[in-house]
Amino acid sequence: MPAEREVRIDAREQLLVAAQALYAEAGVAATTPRQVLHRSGIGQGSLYHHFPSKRDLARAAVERTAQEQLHVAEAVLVGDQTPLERVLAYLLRDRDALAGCRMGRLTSDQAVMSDADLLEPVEGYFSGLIELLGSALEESGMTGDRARDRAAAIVSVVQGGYVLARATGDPERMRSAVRGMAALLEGEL
Amino acid sequence: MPAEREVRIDAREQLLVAAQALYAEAGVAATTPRQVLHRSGIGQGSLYHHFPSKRDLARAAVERTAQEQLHVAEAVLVGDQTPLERVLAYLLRDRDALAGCRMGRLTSDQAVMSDADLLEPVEGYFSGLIELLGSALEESGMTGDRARDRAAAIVSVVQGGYVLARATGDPERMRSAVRGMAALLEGEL
DNA sequence: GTCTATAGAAAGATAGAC
DNA sequence: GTCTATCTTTCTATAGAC
Repeated sequence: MPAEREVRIDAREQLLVAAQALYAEAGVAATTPRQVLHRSGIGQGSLYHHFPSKRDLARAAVERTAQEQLHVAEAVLVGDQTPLERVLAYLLRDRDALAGCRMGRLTSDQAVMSDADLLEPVEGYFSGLIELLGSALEESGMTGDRARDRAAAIVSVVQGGYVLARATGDPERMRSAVRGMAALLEGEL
Repeated sequence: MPAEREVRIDAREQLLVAAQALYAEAGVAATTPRQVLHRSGIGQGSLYHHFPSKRDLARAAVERTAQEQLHVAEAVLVGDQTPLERVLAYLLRDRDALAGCRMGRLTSDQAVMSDADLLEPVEGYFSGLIELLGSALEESGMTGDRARDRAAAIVSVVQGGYVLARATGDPERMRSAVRGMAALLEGEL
């Protein structure tokens, strides 16, 4: 096993990490290859050596973020607590509301919405999330249809909470929304 | 009263209407002055005659869209039906889910989020919306705190519904989310 | 007030040395 | 594989005729 593999974090990796961070801050369309290069400290030509185009870099970065974020959700939603506890834990989780959702914001990103390959991981993330929540709700005795609608509502409240918080500049708006949803769910379950 | 005022829809108006439509489709940052000119059929120089910069055009267009959209919400939320009927009418309203929300999408728009003057009408729209919903819920006998949280949750479900629909390419996701929310509210009220 | 033409900066992408 | 230098296109904005 060659030593270089151990010592050096390759340029490709650094480019991906920089791109993921910039996409979270500004979105895909608004992030220029120059910004990715500057943040990663890598030179111009190297980006185009590893990724044929800006689009290819975006695909790799978005796919990775989607997987990472879904794993975070799984960690909260799969476990040995009661279904209601897990659902409420997801809903009331601490979030950087003013930063916005890494995945949700991509649905108003031109670069993502006009490219099926970029949209696919976004769809996978949200379908997976609803699936996880729906399963938890079914475990608690809810029928399939009801569970699906409640799951979609829960994911939506979180996504909309980001919108409200960013629109008003007030993270408390997000907390207010999820608190309202949590109260409604506790009344039902 | 000069006849020209009646006959001609001035260039300024045409530019604003074109900008509003393009912002709804692609957002502010992603819309170029060229696109606005092309859609409005107006020449280059005229834009900069009426609006000193792209930013000034954006301010005027976003402000107008915010007012229009808030009036639409008022029409549903203020009336002589019962508070629950009005709230449910707002929640279950027919929406072009795949198009996204004209106002909500601006919270992930670089041009808007980096400009306090552009963000202000967005904040006004969402604050106004929560206020309208909160008042309706208070009318139905809910306390102020509860009403505020429920109102934020309702607005959030709609905003998140747009995100879900666009992420999955399926308008039914939005309907599922608002149906879930409507069921929870009906259980409580 | 409206137009055509174009300036100046920044974007995405490529060339070619090392 | 990584770098610097540069090409081409598109962007925002301005100039100046009508």
